Amino acid sequence: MISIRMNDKFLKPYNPGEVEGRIYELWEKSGYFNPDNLPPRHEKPFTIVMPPPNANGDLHAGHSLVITIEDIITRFKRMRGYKALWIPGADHAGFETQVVYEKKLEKEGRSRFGMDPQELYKEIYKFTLENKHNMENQIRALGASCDWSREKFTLDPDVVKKTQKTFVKMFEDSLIYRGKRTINWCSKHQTSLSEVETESSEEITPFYYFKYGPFEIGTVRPETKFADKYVVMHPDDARYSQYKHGDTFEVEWINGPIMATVIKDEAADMEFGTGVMTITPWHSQIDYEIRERHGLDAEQIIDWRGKLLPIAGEFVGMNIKDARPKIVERLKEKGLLLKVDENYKNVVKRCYKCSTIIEPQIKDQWFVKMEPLAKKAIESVDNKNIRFIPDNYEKIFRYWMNNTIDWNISRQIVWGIPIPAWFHEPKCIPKTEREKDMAKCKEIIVSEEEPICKFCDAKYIRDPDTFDTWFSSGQWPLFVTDYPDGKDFKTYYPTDVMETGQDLIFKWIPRMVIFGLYLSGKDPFHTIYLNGMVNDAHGKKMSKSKGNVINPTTLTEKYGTDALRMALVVGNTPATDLSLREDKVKGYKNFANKLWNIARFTMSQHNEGELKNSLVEEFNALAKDVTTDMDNYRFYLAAEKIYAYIWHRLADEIIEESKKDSSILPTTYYLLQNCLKLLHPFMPFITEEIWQELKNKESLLMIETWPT
RNA sequence: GCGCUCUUAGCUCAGUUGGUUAGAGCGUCCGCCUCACACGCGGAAGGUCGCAAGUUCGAAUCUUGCAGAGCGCACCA
Repeated sequence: MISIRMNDKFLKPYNPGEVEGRIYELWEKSGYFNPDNLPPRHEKPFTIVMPPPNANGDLHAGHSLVITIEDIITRFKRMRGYKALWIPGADHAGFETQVVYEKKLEKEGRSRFGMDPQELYKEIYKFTLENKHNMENQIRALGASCDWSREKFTLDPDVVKKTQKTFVKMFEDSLIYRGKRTINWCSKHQTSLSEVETESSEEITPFYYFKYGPFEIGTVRPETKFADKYVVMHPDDARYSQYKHGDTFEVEWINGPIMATVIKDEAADMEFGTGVMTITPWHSQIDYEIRERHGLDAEQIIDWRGKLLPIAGEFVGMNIKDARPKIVERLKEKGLLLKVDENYKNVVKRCYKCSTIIEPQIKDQWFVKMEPLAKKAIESVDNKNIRFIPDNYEKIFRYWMNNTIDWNISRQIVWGIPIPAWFHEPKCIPKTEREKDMAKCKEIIVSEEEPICKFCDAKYIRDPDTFDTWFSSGQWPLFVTDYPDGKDFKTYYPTDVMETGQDLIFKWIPRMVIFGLYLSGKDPFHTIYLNGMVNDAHGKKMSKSKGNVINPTTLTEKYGTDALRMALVVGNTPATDLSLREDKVKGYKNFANKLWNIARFTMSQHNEGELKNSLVEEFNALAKDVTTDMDNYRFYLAAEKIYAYIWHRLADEIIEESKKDSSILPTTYYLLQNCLKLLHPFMPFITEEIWQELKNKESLLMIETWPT
């Protein structure tokens, strides 16, 4: 008979604050976060890539959920004997971080405009590194068993180099082009944005009807209309059959008479308004398309700051918001305003960071041709090479992939990876008379190296733009496994599970699939597990302005990390939003203490002898059931089942029974050990702490064999 | 406008391919400081599973319609 001497600390309630740091250190020192150090039984690799958190602030509740789920998966797989690798990272988060930093500058009474770009870059770099360090510690505090030795930052030199290389390759494969197209322009941030960086909402805007020569036209944007010289109607519109395509006529307009031309195009909706519209190709996507079809002129009306250009005559320099009512007033004075519909519902696009109304502009930018890439991604889903949890997200993924718009990857910000493109500015002037083959001089060169003009020896000027952050993070599973020649790439790529927030279904997931397929020919992962958003106790979105933000650190300090982890997981089904309530966390703190006391009692009793078969079998059935849940990503059920067993079966019934029938004592000791194993992925700290006491610090629960 | 999801006890949510008296946590009520634990123990109340119809031997679970909520997408000037 062995009786374990109780450590003094077991006489007090469980104190997570005292335990967690020490246990994490024990794990880190063991080296087992790095799968290369795991014992030989861990043969088959299993890989998860951590969605790199933005290194521009503290982790929020959503991050804790992501980290918790991924840690549960990793720990489970590790105990099951996999060579489990979870690769951490940090994201420079281009535009996001630049916006955060611009706000900081604003507070200090400074502005990015007018700053030396390199100086600005250095400042943001320093800011980001500090945050990155802070963030890593917060991830540690959550118990993450990720391999820090493999950590990557999205601005690491190799990442930058590989990103640029991909750009060059895609350019050579004709998947990237530079072109003038309608882009989403934020006049505040002075950059173009992709579709996913804008937010559309329905708003009520006055709709004006104006007299335009013999026609009546409608618009919500009178301030763009100065140069509208094309009047468009549907070719089949009988009301206007007397007007022929190409007819010209003079109209009295905002600043005097202009020559107008009739254009017949099917884009004009006969049902809408009067069926007639004028177009502003520079500031509207549809208008631009009409322009393309008929080879029309396009003129910029609004500058990059959102102010009117000289074409606006006396309105020049006015902010468009202020100009609108004045222009309407002018048209009214001239008798050209016919009526106003005050209740018109209109879709307005805004910058997702500052809510400034997006101004469509025409600009030379780099675009990725999405269609051929998206097609392959759809094939992967068709062939069941990629599975979504929950599975209805497959539909959403397909919808997006079937409706791609070419992706604008140029950003006019410094904080990002430079685009390896070079412009010959000014144009080539050959240095000798003999060089006359000017046509061969390329104005734009895409290359990782700085080119020099063969004809005039001039250095090319680098494109000052940087990449959209998703262009590099889309290649993340490749980069973190050292694509294309690294040892890890052979062992750990393709990875297994991509676990991330459901909000990234459009932003990140498709791009990883696309780049994975394009560069490696393989899907970057076979399973996509999407978690829901973490809301406040009443299911409302957390936001600073509402003041309902719950800081995970506050909760872990008060109740312990294990308690928070359980609260995040139990009953939380994939892609369903979670209402985070403090009392739930408190409940699991109580559970931690319960477990503590179970251990305390069990360890104080005799524990050697024969096991009771029926109880062992009952436990085995539970373990099997829980394992099935784990294998099927039903963590919300597995956690609840273990909880119920430990508290209401083991403690309430079996241990109580053992007080009357001491022959059960060895069995309770056995059951406790195995419960610790089942519970470890969910509550790693307390289970490891108890294990250390049980095993006299001779083994780590973290790498024990999962009971099945 | 299109799409997705949700509507189960006072609150927050489970209910894994339709199958016996629908579950959990918190909260409420009653009784207990029982020598592991009051961060605890024992017990109790509480739901016509949004509404309506259908399929079925049988539906919270499948189908349709309606109502309400949330989220996403959207170039009708």
